[in-house]
Amino acid sequence: MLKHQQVLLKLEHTLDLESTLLAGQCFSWVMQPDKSWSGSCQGRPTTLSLLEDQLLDVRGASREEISSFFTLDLNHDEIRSNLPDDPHLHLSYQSFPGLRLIQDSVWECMGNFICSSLKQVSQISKLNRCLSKEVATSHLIHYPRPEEICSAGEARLRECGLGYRAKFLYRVACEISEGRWHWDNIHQLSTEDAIEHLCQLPGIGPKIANCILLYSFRRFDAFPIDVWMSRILHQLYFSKRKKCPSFDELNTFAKNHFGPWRGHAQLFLFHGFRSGRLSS
DNA sequence: GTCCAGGTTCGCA
DNA sequence: TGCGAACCTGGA
Repeated sequence: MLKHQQVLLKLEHTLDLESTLLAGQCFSWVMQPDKSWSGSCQGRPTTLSLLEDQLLDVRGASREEISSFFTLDLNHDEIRSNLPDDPHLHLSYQSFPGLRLIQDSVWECMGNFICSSLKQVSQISKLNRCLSKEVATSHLIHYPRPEEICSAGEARLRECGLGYRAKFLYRVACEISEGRWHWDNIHQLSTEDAIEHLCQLPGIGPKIANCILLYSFRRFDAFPIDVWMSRILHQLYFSKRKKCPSFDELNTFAKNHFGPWRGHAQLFLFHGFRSGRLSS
């Protein structure tokens, strides 16, 4: 039995584990009866407990992995000063001072969001757990690597309840494991070109591409627009319009209104709205 | 039993 | 180019 390394991390700011881990950025985390959280931190099985307000007990991931996962290097005050003076954003930042943007491992993030279409957060988490348990071949439970998903086959993925998404996840896993597509060059591409590169893969459209870039490539100018984000922007910024503006119009609005940190704004609007703190 | 959900793809006008 | 239907499944 492998003994997990333990790290005690003194945090500079409060960290709201529940909001952060359940905000729809990552899907492997489960709260245990003792209020600790277990899940995958950049591909490594990890358990987290907040001992005090700003003291985090980490078992599994290293200090660097946790810091990167919770983007602890980002200075919220500086980010906020680069965002517009917006009452909705302000309210959400006030309500959730410990909400952090996550940086997950690229493959797990891709897999999760390929599974996300027409699924609720709880259902995506369920698929994540089933794949980790049933498809990964190692005795240690982990999110299956592309080659493991490719050798498992589409039918096996359907048994986990992926439905029509099984075909997409299977095909993307094979493209990657057989070397026909890779993400190494994404770091060199502009966000717009990176979206185009990701959309070459089956089952990945603009929404999922933006999620992957925001939640695993530190592209803070990525701005995923799903049905919730459309509703939120419509209600908060276009409330006089009867009909929701088009995707293109919302995208342009986000770019002009929120600027280069719009991905960060998106997280707070999304979580603020869904938790009932924001409304028009 | 029916409806709907955090999207993408495909076919048709 | 734009729009609507189809795709799986589980839960309300």
